[in-house]
Amino acid sequence: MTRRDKNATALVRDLLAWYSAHKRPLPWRDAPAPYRVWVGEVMSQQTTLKVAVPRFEIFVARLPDAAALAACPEDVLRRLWAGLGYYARARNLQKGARYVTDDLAGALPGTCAGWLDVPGCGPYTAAMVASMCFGERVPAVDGNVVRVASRLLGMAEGVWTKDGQARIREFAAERVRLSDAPGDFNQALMELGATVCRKARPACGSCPIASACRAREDGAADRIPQPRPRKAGVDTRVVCVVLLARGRVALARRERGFLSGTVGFPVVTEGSREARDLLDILGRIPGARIRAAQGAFRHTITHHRIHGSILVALLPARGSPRVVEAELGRALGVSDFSWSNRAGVRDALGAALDRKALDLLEAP
DNA sequence: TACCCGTGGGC
DNA sequence: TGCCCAAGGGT
Repeated sequence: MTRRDKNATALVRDLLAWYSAHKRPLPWRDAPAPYRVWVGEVMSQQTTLKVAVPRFEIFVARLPDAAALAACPEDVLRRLWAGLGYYARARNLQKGARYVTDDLAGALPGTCAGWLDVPGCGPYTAAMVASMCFGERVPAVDGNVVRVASRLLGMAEGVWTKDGQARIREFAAERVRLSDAPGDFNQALMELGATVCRKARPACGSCPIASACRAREDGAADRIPQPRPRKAGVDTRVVCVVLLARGRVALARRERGFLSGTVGFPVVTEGSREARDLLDILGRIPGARIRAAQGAFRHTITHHRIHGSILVALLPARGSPRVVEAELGRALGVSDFSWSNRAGVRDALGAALDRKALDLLEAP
């Protein structure tokens, strides 16, 4: 055994010992079942465990297996996903469940490679399921692991380059191979990153593998990894369209752009062709009355700072809204109109932006 | 490959 | 209040 192997073995051992003593409870962590790990990991992507865990419990209670998820109505799934954002993940999760029921006869894959074929399941999630549930020695590299590994390796630069990412991946792969508990090892690296090897003010004094850390040796732990280059913020002005007819409010599924796939008010970018088409269509409806609601709201989606206003269109009681629906649907990129009564609107809204718009609308 | 996608919580 | 951030994957 080379000295490097020996050091790597010691690191794996020390990390696992630390994990055993310090791991936080997670509902899919102990006695991990593939479905629960899959759902739990996808729900946790790009969000915080604090937000994801309570929703996980509700989700798996309502949809305990892939068959239930595959058969789940769209609005139920939407409610189960509320507050988690990135709605494409929920749709992909269900797509994955349908892949399992339709193409795999309901049997969840038993290998990392098999999980990679599941829609919405990428290298990270596949490795988590395979290592936790099947003991497969595959590295799961998430943001925490990138931070921990880049510090251990003392990567003062290049962390975010292709080569840097490959180096980190290889680092994790070499070590998970040495472990008899690869699932625990993967989770241990992440747990260390989340609780000790934090982005800000890393607690190197509490780190079980500090002696192997190049960044700490260099006194550079708080400078590694370098912040990833950030996209510049963009200001966007949008108009939420509130169609009213016979005391009901029109909601529809947005088919493109922001919030694609979610149900809510049709939204158009201010000054866009869609906005002009909207006014044109509304203007041709006999008896329709249009007004701008007072005030505005703010909402941020990724790097977009959205300034929202509201256009209220009161449609005449006579006449079917069907024609308007079809025309507006094409012009605004929405479909499946539904008309909610006042009490039911909020519950039917699929995105935080819609709720802010409704807040403004209902404001005194 | 670079860019896209939401939200709630912390500070 | 406003900004930053967090257990990625699709395209």
